[in-house]
Amino acid sequence: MSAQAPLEPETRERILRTAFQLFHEQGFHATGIATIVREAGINPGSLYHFFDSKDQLLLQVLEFAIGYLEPAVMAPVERRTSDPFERIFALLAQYREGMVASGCRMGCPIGNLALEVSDSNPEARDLIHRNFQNWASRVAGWLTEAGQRLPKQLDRAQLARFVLTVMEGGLMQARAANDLRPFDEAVAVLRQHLELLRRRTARRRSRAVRRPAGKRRR
Amino acid sequence: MSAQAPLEPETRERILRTAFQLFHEQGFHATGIATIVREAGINPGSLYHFFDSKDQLLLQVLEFAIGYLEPAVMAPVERRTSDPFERIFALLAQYREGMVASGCRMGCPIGNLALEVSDSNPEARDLIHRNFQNWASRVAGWLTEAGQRLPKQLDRAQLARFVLTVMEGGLMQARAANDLRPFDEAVAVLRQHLELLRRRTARRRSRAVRRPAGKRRR
DNA sequence: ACAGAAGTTGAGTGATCACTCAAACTTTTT
DNA sequence: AAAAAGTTTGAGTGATCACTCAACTTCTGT
Repeated sequence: MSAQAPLEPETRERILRTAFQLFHEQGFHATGIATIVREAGINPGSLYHFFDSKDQLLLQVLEFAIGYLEPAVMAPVERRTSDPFERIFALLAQYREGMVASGCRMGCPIGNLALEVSDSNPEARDLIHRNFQNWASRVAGWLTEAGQRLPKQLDRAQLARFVLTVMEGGLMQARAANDLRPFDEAVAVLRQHLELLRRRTARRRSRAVRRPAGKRRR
Repeated sequence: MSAQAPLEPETRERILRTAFQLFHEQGFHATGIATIVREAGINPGSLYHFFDSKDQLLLQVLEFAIGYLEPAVMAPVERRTSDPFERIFALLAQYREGMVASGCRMGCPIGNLALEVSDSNPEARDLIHRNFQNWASRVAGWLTEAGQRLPKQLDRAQLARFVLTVMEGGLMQARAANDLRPFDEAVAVLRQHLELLRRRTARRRSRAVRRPAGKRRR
């Protein structure tokens, strides 16, 4: 009786997943309700039983995406390695794999919607912003774990947002070029930047060790 | 007679400029032919006299954008300053001004189209790619002019593409946040990266001066 | 002055858009 | 077992989509 797992919490979630994927593949405006309905194997009325409008569906898809980040994106990355820096590049590599799998198409689902709908739909913009914030928070957490390998006064959250910046910009150029090189280059420059920050940290620390006394405070 | 300047090479170009602006403001799919025609003050038939289809119009708009880059974007920046590094940040500042003027909307016209249409329209993708290439070529030219202020073996073209990466990623996040801070932060990190490259260059050069003799080759 | 080309007009085309709803079916509650 | 609530059906709605075309006006060359 009570042991019955929710074997059919289907329809609503199937619509969300289908819409999420189609918005990712084709964009929001290019995806018609008819296509979503066909791909999800339901009828229009069912969709409108769960969602008031296409715009409402978009908002729910963006909320779905927030929940999707942890299990489908971050968890696999954190399982692969525990080193903070390696995690960052494993995360970028995972998006890269998505590009390879789709033949340099699609890119980041949130990034695409960010440019397509955030000007005309304030609620969607908010949710996109929250998606980005969650993403960057996770990366900032890793950078904080990196501790003394980075300059003490370095703003971890800012650098995390920069990682997102580089990823989104790199994905955009890779799609335009139909070639992953621009993305790989961007990641390489990011890696070099982190390396330069770390070297500077090491240099300063070794200097501090040589002169262990004073004049650090203020 | 021959002195008559083309006082009315209007319609075709007015359509292109109107479409360019509307695609920038609303995106390609969200902009109907009816809107373009109304804003340009013409009739549908006139548009289809010059352009075979909406997709063809998009391609011509993207070609128009290639010609637009030099006079409307690069020339003003180069007029403002002649220092290579300052030119880069003047260019970024110009896109920033566009965001301020539009209330954190719109972003980069080419970048928006890159994410919206490059998957489904190969010819458009090519033209978007060429737009990006031209943009990055100009920046790469500046970086080359920077000469010895950067490491000799540093790939100028790659760094120029990275500048584009940072700009596009920064604009995307600024639009999602409805706040220019993410963009400003990204530019600041880019500035810091260039600064680190320059410091490393200076350090190496001064070391080379101290030991002016050999072992540089190979 | 005149013909042909170039450009413009705007009502009209079928297709597709997001969306509706009364009726039927299924599950849950009592 | 009956009532209530939840879910699904799918043909159908008006609005808007990209696009057409025959008639008309304006340029251009001779």
